[in-house]
Amino acid sequence: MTAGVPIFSPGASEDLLSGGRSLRRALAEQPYHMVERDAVIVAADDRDPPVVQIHRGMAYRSFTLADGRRAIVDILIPGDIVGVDHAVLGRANHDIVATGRMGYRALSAATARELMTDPQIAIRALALIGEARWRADRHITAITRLDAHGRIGAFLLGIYERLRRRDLIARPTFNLPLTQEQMADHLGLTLVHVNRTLRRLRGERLALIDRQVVIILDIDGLHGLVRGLPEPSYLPEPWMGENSDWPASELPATAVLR
Amino acid sequence: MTAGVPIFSPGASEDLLSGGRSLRRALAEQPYHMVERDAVIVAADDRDPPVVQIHRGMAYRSFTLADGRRAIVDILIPGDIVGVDHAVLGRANHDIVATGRMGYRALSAATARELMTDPQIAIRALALIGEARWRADRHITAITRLDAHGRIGAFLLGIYERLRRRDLIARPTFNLPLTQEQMADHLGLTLVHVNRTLRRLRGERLALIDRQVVIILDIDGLHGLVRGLPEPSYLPEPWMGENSDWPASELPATAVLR
DNA sequence: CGGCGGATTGAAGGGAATCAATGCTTGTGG
DNA sequence: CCACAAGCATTGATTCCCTTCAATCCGCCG
Repeated sequence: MTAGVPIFSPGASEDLLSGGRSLRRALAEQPYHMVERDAVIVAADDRDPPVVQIHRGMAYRSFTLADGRRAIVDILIPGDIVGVDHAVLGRANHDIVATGRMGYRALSAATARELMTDPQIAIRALALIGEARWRADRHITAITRLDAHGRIGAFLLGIYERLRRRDLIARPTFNLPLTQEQMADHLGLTLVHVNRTLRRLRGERLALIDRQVVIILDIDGLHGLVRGLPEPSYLPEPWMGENSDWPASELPATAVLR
Repeated sequence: MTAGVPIFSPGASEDLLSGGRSLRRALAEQPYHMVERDAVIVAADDRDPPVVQIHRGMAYRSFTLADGRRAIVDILIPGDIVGVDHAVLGRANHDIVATGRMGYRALSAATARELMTDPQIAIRALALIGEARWRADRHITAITRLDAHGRIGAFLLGIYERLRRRDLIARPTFNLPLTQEQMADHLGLTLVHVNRTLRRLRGERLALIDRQVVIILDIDGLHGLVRGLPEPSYLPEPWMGENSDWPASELPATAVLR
């Protein structure tokens, strides 16, 4: 650990990078799991749920209301590490579900707790939850103040940005393994209205969504729909350390994090 | 710090409590600030914003879209500590604004970074952001799948629970220093519809909201509106350490954390 | 007393939900 | 190899919750 009483004027960048490496190394030692669509990786009432890193495919975090309605609060893409807070809180309280064939590694809560005693890793964990909360904030802003048109635009741009930033894609085309019903549960709309809106985006030549393939035709146009929504670009550089270790993937075949 | 290779089977409770104490102690040494309504404590583009602890009154975190529309993503009550992630991320990206006369203490980002090298404090910080993200998740669920009626019910219950848990109130009556417009910006509704819905709650004898005083008349009835929404009751016990140091406050006069 | 911000209330329009069919793909079995 | 089932996507018709527009009211303060 950093000795003495370090004062990082320029920020905690070094610790962030180093902690990120340690965390990823620990995860890399864990067995690789492969599951099918709708597999529940973590259930809401699991005790001491593990920390999970997505490697291939996507997953979502969701809550299910008593009447069966569901809210998908976050989408997880390859490279995302979720649940570092589980180690502290002891309960996830939400489900984590695969949206399709998905590969991941998991770190037990106990192991995660041990790792957290390393300040660098703790800092990194802090940044990880911070990023998740940032996504949550952006999402809240979108569904609070944008209509269906804007929400879907924000959603597509958000996923696109995240994939690109992680070097999982290079062009504005990617695989999105979600049904329209899942998008609806994420955006606070109905399946029917999501469908109509996607079709409308197509008509406006902003984006094409066919089956599970998204092709963004007019990025600037889409940005126009979500003007003023917090820009993800604020994410600090150290963030980038998340990839670079791994080769970039491409297009329609679901992005893969090795 | 905890020596050796500690394995907390029962969880990180001790560290959480100890870290919480240290953090609060550090905050207690900072000067007390008092501001008026609409004062901006942290602006979206501030560099290295401080960690803030609310002592008296309430505040909110918000994003403002390009066209001026606003989304209030979180409400902060006395005792809440926000921005521990600022120390790591270096940017808040959202505004933190007082909803009325408000008292708080602030810890500079640099000092906060120093504190984070203490694993116990880091664990506590992790729990703090975890709690914030939990609130965000609950809120997303509410605005994604509940109508105006349910959203307001969930909102009132949520604030009530938080105040009660922190021993700031003992009965289902409290001061809520928010205008209907602010509630609207928080719940994704319009001021007009918030007004109608509050009035409807009154008609149903579920809750009375007059001026800034909330009186919950039928807690079970309100719970019926939000059936299935994640229960805040899951928050771990160590949490409770947040208060107990301070005497409880009461009623219409805004709750105060000493 | 006049003015101002917030709260209320009415009327009309619109975006999204709901209800209901009908395509389209893919996987399975005869 | 084709029929068939199942799940998802698509589309039309209708309903309704919420927004928008517009006044009016009310409590507070200089």
